Amino acid sequence: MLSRPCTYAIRALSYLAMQPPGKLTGSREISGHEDIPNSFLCKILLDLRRKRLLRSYKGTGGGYELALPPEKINLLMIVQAIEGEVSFSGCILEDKECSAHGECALHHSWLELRNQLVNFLETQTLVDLVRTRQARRKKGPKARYQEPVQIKDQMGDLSVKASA
Amino acid sequence: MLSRPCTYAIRALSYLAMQPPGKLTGSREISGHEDIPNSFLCKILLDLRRKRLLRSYKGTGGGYELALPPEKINLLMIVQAIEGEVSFSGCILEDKECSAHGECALHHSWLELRNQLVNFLETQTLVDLVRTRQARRKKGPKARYQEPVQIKDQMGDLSVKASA
DNA sequence: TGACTAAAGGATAAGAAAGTCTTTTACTGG
DNA sequence: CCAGTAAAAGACTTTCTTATCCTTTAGTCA
Repeated sequence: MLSRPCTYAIRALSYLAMQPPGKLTGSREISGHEDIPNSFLCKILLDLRRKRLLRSYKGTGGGYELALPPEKINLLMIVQAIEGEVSFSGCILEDKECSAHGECALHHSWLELRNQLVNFLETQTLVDLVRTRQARRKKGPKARYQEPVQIKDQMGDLSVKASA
Repeated sequence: MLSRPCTYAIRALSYLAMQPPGKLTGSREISGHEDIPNSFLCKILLDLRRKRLLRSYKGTGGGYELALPPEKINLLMIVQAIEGEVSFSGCILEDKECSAHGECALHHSWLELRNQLVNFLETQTLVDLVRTRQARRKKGPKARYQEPVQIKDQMGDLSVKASA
């Protein structure tokens, strides 16, 4: 239903959302825990950075972190970051958009269904994902706060340095 | 959303559904009208025949016809004939079914959405498609009955002969 | 500065999906 | 039976997606 890169992106981001705030996480840690080929993950993370969903820091102690609080990142943003804006706009029966040359047979019911999907993706945020994952992981202590390893601020437009 | 072969199948079948009952339609006529590569269409038609959605007849005057009345063929049948039974069973986040090892984060809302999709596909039949297509094609006379060119009955299990 | 670390980026490979081509099989009509 | 027609079948090519590899760039730490 969702493409492979897309589910990788969702899983990677929700892994990041589970990390203590301020921590930088390396691609290797993510790919290890989420069982995603590392070099492929790197490209996906790059896309996500370009779409401003995460920030990256090079060099020793570098890594990735969410660019927004988890409750501000919904599934639709992720899907669109990976698949591009075009997703969900087409029609069932033909390649082209069908509104242009008269509606296709299923247009209305399909559109309705599609809107529900988009709405679903828009509603579900990273916190929702994390909540369920952590609840399952054990009935353990939830999101114990942990001393941030580093505090950083954004210095470049895309790539930023990892200095305090 | 639907795979290419799948939309081809839907279009080909709905084209057949628009033909006068009893008429046999060649693959070339279908591929011409529906703008589908002919040799690729043949494979798809073969699948549909194997799944008993249409019948085929070799030799001069041969061709394809629906194996069921159009109102008995819904989109789900077509999709499953092409994609196999497995479609729609997976989970968003992981490849495997997630019910097996504990539900994934989005499982419930996703399942609900999925059911709506399946239900939609189950409800829409070829007549529904044809109705809309014909309404658009002109406001012309609808489904004027036309003398059947040939009457045939099924003689083999899969392939059948085109004799009266 | 030099050794090290980690992301960025590009070139390339592996695999699946989509599409083509050619031969074979089955039937019709004369 | 023979010539013609149309589907069946399978080998093959192309294209796109997914994944890997390797070099470059940017930073840290001693």
